[in-house]
Amino acid sequence: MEQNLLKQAELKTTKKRQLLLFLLQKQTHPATAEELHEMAKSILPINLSTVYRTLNALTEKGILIRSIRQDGKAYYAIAKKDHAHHLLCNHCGKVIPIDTCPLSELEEKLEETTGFRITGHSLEFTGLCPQCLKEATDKNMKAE
Amino acid sequence: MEQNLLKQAELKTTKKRQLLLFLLQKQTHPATAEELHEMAKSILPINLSTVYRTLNALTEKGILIRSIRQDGKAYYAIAKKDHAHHLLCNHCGKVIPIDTCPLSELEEKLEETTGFRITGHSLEFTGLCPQCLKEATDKNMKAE
DNA sequence: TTACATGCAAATACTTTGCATATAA
DNA sequence: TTATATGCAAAGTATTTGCATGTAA
Repeated sequence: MEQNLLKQAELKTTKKRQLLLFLLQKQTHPATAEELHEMAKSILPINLSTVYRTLNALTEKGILIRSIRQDGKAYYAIAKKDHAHHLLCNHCGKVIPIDTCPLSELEEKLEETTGFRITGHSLEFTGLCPQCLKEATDKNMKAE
Repeated sequence: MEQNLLKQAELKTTKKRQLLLFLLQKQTHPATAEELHEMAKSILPINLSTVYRTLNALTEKGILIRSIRQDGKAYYAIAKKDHAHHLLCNHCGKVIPIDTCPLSELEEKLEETTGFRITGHSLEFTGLCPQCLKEATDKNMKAE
């Protein structure tokens, strides 16, 4: 499994990379480089630089998602594509999907601060798509 | 105006703090400590530490909002309380307001990457409020 | 064999802090 | 006058990088 992901990313299969991917797959929440390093080095010797380099490589290949939280640290998780939001054009009704969801982190924080158990969310942006924006702009220019 | 905010925060009114608040009020987008320092020092001599200390103090007092972006830097803006989202309980219908909106930064990024002009958004979390969560948990425990 | 992975130490970027001096209240 | 603000230099934290060595393909 870890091997598939590494081949898919065109990265050499090494014990350390396999271990990091294995640990990431076990996590229920995103983890920091330092946390992963702590977990990994109790299993085999590994340098923190290697952890950072591996996480960067996997993030660049799209295998991982990195998000910087309000504590200023980077958190890593296996990328999953099962969640989507979209942009909705007020004028022509066009819908443009967004490939990331910025809310999981916020949800965790809200659960902590409010005691609310969050099970879902809805999020929609409205505005003008590039074409309608251009039309609107052209119209305004004529009107001037 | 800057003076009012400082008095409200129980901080001494100094030229440097007034200047930083003045600059923050002029911004259309959140700014970093370094950006504010660049702007400020062209007007009067000010140390970067002073900028950081001032921004921290004002953030702690709730005068400013700080958000850490994906570039790992802290961005500061005058706090405004004109925008709200809420948590909606699936069970009892209770509504709990959330006092921050995490989306302005995301909107900027989406505008850049999609060319979409975003003019608004809707966001709603659903789940169970603390009371309903407790009831649900109690019920499950009896059932076991 | 050879290009890529790793360890180690040093460097970087952003932010914080200790201490002496300056200034608002 | 006195508590707080500031400058300066040093330290802290998360992350990156150069270089020599190790290892998967």
